[in-house]
Amino acid sequence: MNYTVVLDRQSPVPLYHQLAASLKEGITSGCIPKGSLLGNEVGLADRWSVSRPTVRRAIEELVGDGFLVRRRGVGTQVVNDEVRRPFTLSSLYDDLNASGRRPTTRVLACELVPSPATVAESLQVEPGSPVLFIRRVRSTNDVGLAVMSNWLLASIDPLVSADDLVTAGLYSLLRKGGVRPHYAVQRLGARVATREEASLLNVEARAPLVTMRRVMQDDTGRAIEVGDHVYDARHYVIEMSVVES
Amino acid sequence: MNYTVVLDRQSPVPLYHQLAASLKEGITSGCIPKGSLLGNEVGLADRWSVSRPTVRRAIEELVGDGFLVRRRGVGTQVVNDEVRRPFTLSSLYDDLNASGRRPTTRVLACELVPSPATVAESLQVEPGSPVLFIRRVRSTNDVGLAVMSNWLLASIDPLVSADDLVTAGLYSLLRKGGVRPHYAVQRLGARVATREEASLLNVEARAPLVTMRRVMQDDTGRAIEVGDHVYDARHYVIEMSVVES
DNA sequence: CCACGTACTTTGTCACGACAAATTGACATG
DNA sequence: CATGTCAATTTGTCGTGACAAAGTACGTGG
Repeated sequence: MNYTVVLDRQSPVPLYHQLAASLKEGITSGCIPKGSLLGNEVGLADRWSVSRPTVRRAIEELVGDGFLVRRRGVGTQVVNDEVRRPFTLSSLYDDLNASGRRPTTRVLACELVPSPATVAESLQVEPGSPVLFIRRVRSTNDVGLAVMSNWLLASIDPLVSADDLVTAGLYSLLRKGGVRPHYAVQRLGARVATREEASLLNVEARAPLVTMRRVMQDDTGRAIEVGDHVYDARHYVIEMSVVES
Repeated sequence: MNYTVVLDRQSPVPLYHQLAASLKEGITSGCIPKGSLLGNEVGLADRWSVSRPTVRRAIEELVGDGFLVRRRGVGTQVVNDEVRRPFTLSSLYDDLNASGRRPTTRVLACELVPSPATVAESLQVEPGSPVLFIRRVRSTNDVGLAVMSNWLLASIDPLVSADDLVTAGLYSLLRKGGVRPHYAVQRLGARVATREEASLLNVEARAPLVTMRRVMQDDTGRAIEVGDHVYDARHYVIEMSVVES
């Protein structure tokens, strides 16, 4: 990437913020092409005569704002242009159906596994205790769109089978079984695809993905599901803002 | 603050995250009282045998999650319990009216000032160029609730007077003048009150405040206002989550 | 041609240190 | 009693450095 950044060390604006603003401007103006990789952190720090923590702080801001994605071992990449989806709890399956596209689902996993620590924390279960793990690829019109991993309370296992998941959305199955997804806290971001994900989504290596990690509660307030979804960023984005009602 | 933190350096969970989780547990369990000050960063780092950046990273997480507020020169404080307000664009004035309380407004400033750099950036005007600066204290039932600072495009100046602001909300005045607030990006957080704010809000020194910084656009997509509001945290919180529609 | 292993690349984490900026407390003065 | 000043306190910023973890590229063997 060839992009000139001018930093004013006399400015009261922190260096990391100037750097973030400059990169943002470069991205939005097109000087830094969408999809391109920035240099690595050490190289950028040398190039702009700042420290690596300063570069990281600037990049962190832009990652948080959705302009960049980064992946250990791969690098930092400019996010491709986005298409918008409102910030709601509607399921991807239902949204696709509603818009006339034919979502298809390939189930990669549907089994009890020992609970990873972060999942255990979110579901309020003992680390290592069994949880239901589901991993699916969703496509529309034969184009890969999302890879979705979900961990659910073990008690939900009897309600869900791999066959069911091919033809119905997860929340529909939960509701049929009497579980009422009601309230979620979601964390949105982005990163580049792993090889596996790239293969599953039929995107090129290092394509940026929109990521969404969610903890769903049922209507009693109990956490029932941790979702970790990645979406092909060319076709997917979630917008967090608010319009005058 | 006397609170024992146990960190496992063999754990794959990063130290900063263990620390954040432990502090969070201490806060939610009541072992670390609401409103209390944590020790300073250097002291905490010594106490827990980690580095100051590690402590800062943990605190940053908890600040982001709304458990802590921090202020340079003051310290890091546990946020008091919260009351909830949905994440909408309704004005505080209208909300209070709707709930039967009598909001009163004291106008501290309503004048053109040179634009601070961050405001200029948000409003897309030259730094230093004049913007309309408004600062008010809002109370309800004679209890201080909010201190609100707003910077608006200079072109809005003729639409708003100090007298108007005493009896009407800002957005009502804008609408009367033909400006249509439509879309905002908001950033929510918390910190402790400055002496001035504490005095204005009639809260004790170092009381935690909910902070909201907002950039409002009109219906043409142009940024028209930067808002910087602080609310007495005992009476105010904004919830960012989503409920099944 | 595919799978596996290794080396390299890049980000993530952690540590140490220094200095600046904002706030408060203490004290002096009018 | 109010105000101003200064020192102390605490967070914010920036720098340097090292090592771990995740991912990729490449080479080799089957």
